[in-house]
Amino acid sequence: MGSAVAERLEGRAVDKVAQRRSELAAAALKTLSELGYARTSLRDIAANSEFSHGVLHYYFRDKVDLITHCVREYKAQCVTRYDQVVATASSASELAAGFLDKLTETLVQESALHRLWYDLRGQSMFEESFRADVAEIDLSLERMIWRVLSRYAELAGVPLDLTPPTAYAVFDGLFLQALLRQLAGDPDAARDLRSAVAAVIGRLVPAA
Amino acid sequence: MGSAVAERLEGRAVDKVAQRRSELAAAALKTLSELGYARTSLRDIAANSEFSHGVLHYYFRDKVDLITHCVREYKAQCVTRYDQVVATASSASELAAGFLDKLTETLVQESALHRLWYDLRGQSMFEESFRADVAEIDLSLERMIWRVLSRYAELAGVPLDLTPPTAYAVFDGLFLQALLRQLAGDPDAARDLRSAVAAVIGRLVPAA
DNA sequence: GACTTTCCTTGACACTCGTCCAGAACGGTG
DNA sequence: CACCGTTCTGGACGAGTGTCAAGGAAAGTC
Repeated sequence: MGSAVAERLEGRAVDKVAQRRSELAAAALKTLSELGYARTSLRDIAANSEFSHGVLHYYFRDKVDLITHCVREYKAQCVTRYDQVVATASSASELAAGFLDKLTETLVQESALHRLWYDLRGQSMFEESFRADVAEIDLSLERMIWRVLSRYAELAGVPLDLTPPTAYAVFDGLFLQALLRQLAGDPDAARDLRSAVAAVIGRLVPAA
Repeated sequence: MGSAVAERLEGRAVDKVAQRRSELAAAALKTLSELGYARTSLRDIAANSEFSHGVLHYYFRDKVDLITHCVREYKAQCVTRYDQVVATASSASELAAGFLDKLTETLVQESALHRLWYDLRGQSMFEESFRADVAEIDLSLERMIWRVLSRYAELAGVPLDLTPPTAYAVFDGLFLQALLRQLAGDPDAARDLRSAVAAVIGRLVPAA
């Protein structure tokens, strides 16, 4: 006993493997967000890590497995973005302000990562193998937006007769447009996103 | 005189060239909408035409030139989609109904083409060379939506205090979500798009 | 220190890609 | 028919791809 296999089974060394997988996935995420799905090769990813390209097939079955892993890591870091704001805000306007701050902040600072998400979601329209993972993440993003919005309505003391997919689609559309402008170098992208989202919230939540 | 070069200059035979270019662009559009940008090769495109792969470099400088040409053809067929409805509708509700009909119709019947548009727009976030063309088309789509919405407000006799980019982003977000669901095989995608858009119009246009 | 397992590198493979080109096929003019 | 410019073919090229396997390096065990 005491073999590495046994260690894996009892979950000690397996963490080491998981850590390296995570390390490589981070390099992949970085590369993908810079180059996009269509132009990223496994050698590019390895070049952004401290290993050679062969190691990727040691930790991942194939390219799809790697990218799937990436996308899950992305989700984890993404889906809780506004939870802090939702938990601490004590008024509707405070929640709105915190939400808008985070929204515009991530638009500017993580624009590369966001474009990767939209890229991969687009790929899922063509490639069956991504569809399930993308749909799952999309759903969790929808729920994230819904938590913000329903809490906002609650704080404002008004009912919210909107369906979660609709609310998500609206904000996603606004964010995507702002991202396109941001990446095109438009310096007003964040500012206009802020005012557009504020305006739409004012319309969608009755009498707020 | 009478040479082909002269004919080109006086714009007769040039139409023949333009026609073939258009023919090849149509094959490219078909292929791209089926496979997506990342997985479409020039040989795939040629296979969907009646020519061999070599001819593409006779009529197009390179792949980017071809795809750019494609995208322009797409625009032409796309941007006037609701103009008929706008021109003939004599009441706000009639306009809304006609718009929703066209919207859901194109969602179902041209879903492949729409996903290509979103794919290419996504590529433009990474690839500089697409950016200008994509931005131009996006703007013309924005204007298309704006024509519908401003005419709607006019017929309803209410002011429309919304910015065109915001209105476009909202509807685009809703349509994109519906497209994702449609392509994933959701049979309710069109129905839900219809009701979501109707609901949002009701919110964005005051007292309509 | 020998031995074993784990980890990683290197180079090769079969393949696809965009691009280019020599020349065949075509079509109209003399 | 001979000629010539235009149009198209099919193969070649070099570069780049995902995948894999043989073996070296490192780490751990006795």
